[in-house]
Amino acid sequence: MIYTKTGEYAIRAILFLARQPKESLIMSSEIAKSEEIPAHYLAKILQRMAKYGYVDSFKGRGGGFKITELAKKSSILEIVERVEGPVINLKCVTGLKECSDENPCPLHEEWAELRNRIYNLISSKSVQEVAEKYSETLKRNK
Amino acid sequence: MIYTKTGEYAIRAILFLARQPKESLIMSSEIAKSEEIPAHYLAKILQRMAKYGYVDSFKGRGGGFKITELAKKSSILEIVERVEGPVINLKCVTGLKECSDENPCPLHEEWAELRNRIYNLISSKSVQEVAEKYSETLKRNK
DNA sequence: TTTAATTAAGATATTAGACTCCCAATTACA
DNA sequence: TGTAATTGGGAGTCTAATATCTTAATTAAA
Repeated sequence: MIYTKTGEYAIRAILFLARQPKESLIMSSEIAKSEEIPAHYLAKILQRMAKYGYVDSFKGRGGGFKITELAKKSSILEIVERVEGPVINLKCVTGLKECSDENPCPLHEEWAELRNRIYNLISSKSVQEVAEKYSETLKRNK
Repeated sequence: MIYTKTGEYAIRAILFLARQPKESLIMSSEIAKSEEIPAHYLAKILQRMAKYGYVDSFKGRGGGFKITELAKKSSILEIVERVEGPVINLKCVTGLKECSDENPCPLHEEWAELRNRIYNLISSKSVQEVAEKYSETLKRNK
């Protein structure tokens, strides 16, 4: 995996929220149950996402979370990076100390290309696009 | 990065040894210094690699390590996996609970392809090949 | 034979990530 | 008005990876 559990949970939560009917409020515990994420841990992540404006939160009875327009338009990469910091490591697969563009290790260019493609894969589609396509797949296979 | 520091150190150490003149013994501390790896930690890794037959170790004054034929013929992936366990995570980039070949998330196939290419990149060349090409680059840029 | 240099091995320390627990603040509803 | 249900936030625990320290075993050389 490219990112840590924290990032993975964030993605799963935001994609889950993106699949819900518009304006409906979903409790943290409900997301945790559906996506099998440790409840208290997820609560923290949602808290952070609320601060960054990716979800709106509502306290008290009947409260919960819903996804914001900002999050819908954002890429998976953007959200993960806000939640857990830089994701893509610029170092080469060999990890060689001296490996650089000037002094490339034998895997340097191939790795640079793959790294770019990974980067594109998780940054070129919006959360909304990903969520919609996923909903279709789920529906088709039901 | 695909693997942990432990795996990275292992690779850097084995590629360092692969670049040395044949039969020369290199001390753990020398590798640590050249490659900027914590000395005691590297010692452990070399110990493990000795057990797996990737390096021969010689105790006492004048002792040190040298790479074995086995290691030269092995791929980077093989060595890392022995030192730190499985490297490639089969889960999808989205981390979605329900993502599978039957129920693919929108990034599933693209990710599977990239995963394969990463796998190939670090498993299709031997340590010796990688080391030789790297030596040439270093020489050319000196 | 002693000393110094090296790896082997085990114990301990540090750190970061993952996870849990508790209580405060807020809100809806009885 | 009070009680239950929710998020907010702080503190603490657990675990694995990383890193360090110490001593033992081995070997070469003085």
